[in-house]
Amino acid sequence: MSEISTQELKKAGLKATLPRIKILEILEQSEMRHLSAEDVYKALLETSEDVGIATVYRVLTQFESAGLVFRHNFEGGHSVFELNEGHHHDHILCIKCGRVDEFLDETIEQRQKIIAREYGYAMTDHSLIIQGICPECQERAKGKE
Amino acid sequence: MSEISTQELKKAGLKATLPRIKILEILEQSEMRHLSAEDVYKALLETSEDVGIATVYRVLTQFESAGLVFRHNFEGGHSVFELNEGHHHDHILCIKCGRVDEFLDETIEQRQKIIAREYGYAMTDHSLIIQGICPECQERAKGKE
DNA sequence: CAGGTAAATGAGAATCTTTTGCATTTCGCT
DNA sequence: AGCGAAATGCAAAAGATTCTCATTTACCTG
Repeated sequence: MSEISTQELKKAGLKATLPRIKILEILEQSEMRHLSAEDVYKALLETSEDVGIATVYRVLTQFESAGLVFRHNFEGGHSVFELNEGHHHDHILCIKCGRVDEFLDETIEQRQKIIAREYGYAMTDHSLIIQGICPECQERAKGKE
Repeated sequence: MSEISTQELKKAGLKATLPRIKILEILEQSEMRHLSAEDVYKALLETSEDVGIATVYRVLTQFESAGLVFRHNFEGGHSVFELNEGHHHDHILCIKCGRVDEFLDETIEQRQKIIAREYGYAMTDHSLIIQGICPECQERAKGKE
């Protein structure tokens, strides 16, 4: 069953070691799309795999270099990782409950390219995060007042 | 000369203490618009003020709450602070040299509001950072190859 | 303008996240 | 099966930020 993951790792140019296979599977099987290193580590403990947190960080960083995952720097000084499934998107996140939604807006994508060009930059990446209060949390707040 | 800063602090609802006055002046007088807590601390040391790093963090956080400064979470796990001069803008930053430019694009601003509404979020904030290589660093790279 | 009080500060310890050093283990290949 | 390079685990380190608590300061009152 770890055959598929093994293939993916080899294809990405990484040795198929046990920690890497496990971590990749966790990323693929988690119902959360955005996992912190700590999240991955906890999930590993639950599978009773004996993997150190240092390895989790190392592997996630390698995955990022290999293009398997994206690393996002959300607020609060810690990174979250997300499987690269080919389609770029931006994030809209709730400041109350932490919920994360994804969106893609071609107009904004285009404008960014134009802006980078205007300033003479060779754009390599961009990150757009809209913060707000999600529908559920708005309801909840209304109930209280 | 610290009269003006004192006024600003009072107006923001903060006691006009020496550390706060000094830090506000540093933010106003620095030629860099984006300062990390460490930057502010170093600048304080140079004015031979005896202010601890803990106070720098406390004061900057208060300034943020009071709306005097913005806190941005750039890559690499540390925050930078920037005086709130009334006009919102986004950032474009060079991944080679760390240079930061600012821009404001109405089209993007509008689209963000629309997207937040589509997803049912009450937008409270947003941050857009374009990363790339600035003109100077592109030149430098060309020279080398 | 002295005096009291709550708020603010300094110093260092504590915390949190992430990285590093190094001895040991594992992978991939022969 | 066996070798060498690459990967791992552990613990220690590092960097950023927050907290604790005794001491000091700003501001209000008399």
